[in-house]
Amino acid sequence: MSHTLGVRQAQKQRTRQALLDAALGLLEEQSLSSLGLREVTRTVGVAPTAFYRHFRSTADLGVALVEEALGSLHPTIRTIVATAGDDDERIDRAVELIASHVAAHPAHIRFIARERHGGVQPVREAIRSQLDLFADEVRTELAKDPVSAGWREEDLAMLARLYVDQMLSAASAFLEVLPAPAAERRRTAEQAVRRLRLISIGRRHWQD
Amino acid sequence: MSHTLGVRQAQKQRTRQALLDAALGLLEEQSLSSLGLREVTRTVGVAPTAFYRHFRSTADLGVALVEEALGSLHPTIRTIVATAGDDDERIDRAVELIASHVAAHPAHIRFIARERHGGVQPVREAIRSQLDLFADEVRTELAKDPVSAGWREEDLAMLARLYVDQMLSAASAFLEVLPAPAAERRRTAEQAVRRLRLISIGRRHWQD
DNA sequence: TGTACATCAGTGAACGCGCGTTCACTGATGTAC
DNA sequence: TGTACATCAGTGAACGCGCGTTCACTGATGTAC
Repeated sequence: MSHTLGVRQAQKQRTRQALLDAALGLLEEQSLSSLGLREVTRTVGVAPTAFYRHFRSTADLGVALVEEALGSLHPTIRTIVATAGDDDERIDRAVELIASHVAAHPAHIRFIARERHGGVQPVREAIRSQLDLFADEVRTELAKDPVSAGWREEDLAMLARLYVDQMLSAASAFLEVLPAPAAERRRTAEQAVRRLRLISIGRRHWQD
Repeated sequence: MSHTLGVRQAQKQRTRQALLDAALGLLEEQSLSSLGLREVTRTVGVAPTAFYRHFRSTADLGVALVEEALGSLHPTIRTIVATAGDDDERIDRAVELIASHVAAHPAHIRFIARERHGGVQPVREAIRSQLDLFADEVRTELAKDPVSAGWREEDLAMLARLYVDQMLSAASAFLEVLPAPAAERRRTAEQAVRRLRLISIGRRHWQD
């Protein structure tokens, strides 16, 4: 039997989620460092003071948004890297997966891209630590691949980070063409594919 | 004979530069979308209203900062790409050049990294158009290189963008370790070198 | 060179406004017996 | 099941403050003659 939350707890969680959703929406047009607590509560329709029942500050809310945006992505990333098939097939699938994730969660991706180098330190650190986790997971998968047999640790780590950066870069590129016609979105996908191909070629000849 | 500005014009330019410098300093700790016009004038020591003699808004000032940060970098970029020597020598020199530029102008680089995906549209667009120019200049240099002989236009463009992105990524990585001991800064440089090597290997085998 | 007028960078007072935070509160939900 | 008390998510008034923008101004610099 699943643990049922009390009515009070459930309502609290709903309000908290509404605050997160409202903030994410407002952050499409501005940075976290200029997001006002009153803006958020006004959007949700609660009193400004209600904010403090859930978050200490907008920076605190930002850290929660990082968790929401990236926390559930770890299995997806593993799948992208570990998927079977030859290089070109894997790359095509990876790019498709990225494109569909961006289409499904544009605001989350925009938030991460924006705040990765943004003006709020705890949020930058939260993003960095999630990306470090991604890189580590990718590294683990790459290590299993025969292509990387005999690689030095730091070369594996470099390649893993490069892949993580490329995924984020591709996601951000998709974001910019989200409203564009399908033809232009396809061009963006092709560019991402080409990049990953070049990297994968470099990978295969790394030990030459 | 050089054209000498009148006293009035010269003083106006000095105030304008002081506003830009003050803003750049304040932007080390926050994003442009939260920068206040009064903060800037207070730092410079002029009346808030003086701001309007130079800029319409902080967004307008931001666009001027983009020009200041990237406008003078075009020859440097060309040099990095066009420099002689074998691949490894060129990569080492490029990474050294990036490291020293970041050390000389950290606030400018931080501003670009932060506002590239930041909350102020005209500034994002100004950065994007400068980076597009860089990519085009790099593409022109790459086209001259025998290694790229017979490449398709879009493959050349892809490689050029990849290089520009890597330069910015390396610059941003140096920024994060600026206060760190020399050993860690060297590790950052080595990681950038490794990445560029892998890309250059992929480039040499692209047509296989 | 001197004079009379025009320009305009920077001033300072004033405005209405929304901000973050505090506080004591209310009333529905939870708990102990 | 019923009662008495505790908890605590959300309220609403109040605060002092800094914000962006307007306006008429001043006085040094520039220009025409």
